Amino acid sequence: MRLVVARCSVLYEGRLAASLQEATRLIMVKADGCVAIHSDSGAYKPLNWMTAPNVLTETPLHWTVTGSRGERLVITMHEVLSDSAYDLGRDPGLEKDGVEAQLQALLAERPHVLEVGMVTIRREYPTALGPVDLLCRDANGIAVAVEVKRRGEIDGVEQLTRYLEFLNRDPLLAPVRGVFVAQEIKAQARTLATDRGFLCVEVDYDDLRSLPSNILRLF
Amino acid sequence: MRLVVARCSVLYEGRLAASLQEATRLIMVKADGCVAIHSDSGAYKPLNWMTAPNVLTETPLHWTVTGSRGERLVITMHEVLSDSAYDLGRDPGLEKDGVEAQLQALLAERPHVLEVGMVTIRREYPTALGPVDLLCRDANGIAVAVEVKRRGEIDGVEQLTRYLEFLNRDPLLAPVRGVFVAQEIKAQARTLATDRGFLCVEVDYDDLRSLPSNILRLF
DNA sequence: GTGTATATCTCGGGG
DNA sequence: CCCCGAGGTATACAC
Repeated sequence: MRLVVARCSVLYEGRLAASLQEATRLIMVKADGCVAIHSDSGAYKPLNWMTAPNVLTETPLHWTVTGSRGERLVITMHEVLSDSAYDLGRDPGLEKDGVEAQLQALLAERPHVLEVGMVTIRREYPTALGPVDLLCRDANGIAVAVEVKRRGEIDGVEQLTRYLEFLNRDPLLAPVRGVFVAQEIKAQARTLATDRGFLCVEVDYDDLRSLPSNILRLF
Repeated sequence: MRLVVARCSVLYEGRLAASLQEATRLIMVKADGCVAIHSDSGAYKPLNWMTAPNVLTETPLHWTVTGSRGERLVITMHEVLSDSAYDLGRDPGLEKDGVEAQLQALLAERPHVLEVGMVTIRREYPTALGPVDLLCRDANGIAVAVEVKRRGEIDGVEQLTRYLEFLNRDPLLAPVRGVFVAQEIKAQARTLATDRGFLCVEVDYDDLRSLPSNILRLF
């Protein structure tokens, strides 16, 4: 990790063309070759950046960063205020809790929380439009497509609608019901989902985790 | 802009719960109060961050950053390797050269590339749901709503669907056809668009620019 | 403020 | 390698 504070101006040509007038900024060069130019405001997005892999060519006046697909970033250095480097080593990485993938996994093993008698057929059931989160079968043997979201919003309902439209054309599956599951379902999404005949289920992540898994019950 | 390089571990509780094991990282504190924690790899996204407005409480062992809606970031400092601050001043900001807007402008002047006999009625035709990129009329005098994207994905097809649903309620326009244009249309988006009866057109930006404009032909 | 559309999105997973 | 979906998306803009 190299940190350079400098008065500089910048030109970027690649996926678009953009430029920065002269000002004092932080230039961050990471060990993997990524370069980011930060001002003193704005949450985490840099003004300009280049993703690895890169080639950095350095002269006292100009830094030229060349990317893999014709992208180019040229930094003109007017005055370098600071230039330091640190070896940070490899990072163990972020550990997340409570994201959609975990919610999906928990539900796949506990489909009965959606409805009594529900059984999981498979996760990530493929369709021409992409994979359905869960494909289940209800107590009556009817196929059920389940869309899992952390926060249930309208686009999730649209997604489920698209899947069902296609699944219902498959004579081996049809008719297929829809279930919309989320930790929190927004009022507008619930209205739309209910209007389209989907069952809406709100689940609590911690409650779910504490429930026994159907998979374990088999033994 | 304050830059701290430190061996640290981190806890985040807010929109989700996440943690970072002990490692050496860069902690960036911007003048507006934003805090970002960077490892030595990855494009520009920090491992953890807090967006302004924030309150930063600092003790030798712990930094606690408290956000506006119950978000909290706790950094435990095991060893500070460097701690420096710079006054960068205000940044004049990034000047961009647009892409999608230019694509739309080029198509507005060359609607015949979409279909023989197509004529532009207007750009950014307003509806209650937002502006339709282009409203045209085909060789048979039928109204055509055109959605322009750099990359054609399913979201764009949904967008066009919503516009058409609305436009087709206007007796002065109905029936309205849909055309989905992009430099590249993804297979799934094409499947959905075709299924809904939309014409899909892929255009090349440079080819388009080299074609004569209909506007100029009028003179 | 809320909602919508965009992004040089980034990032991770699966084929 | 590309494709696809999710994100604590962030960010700009309209309402």
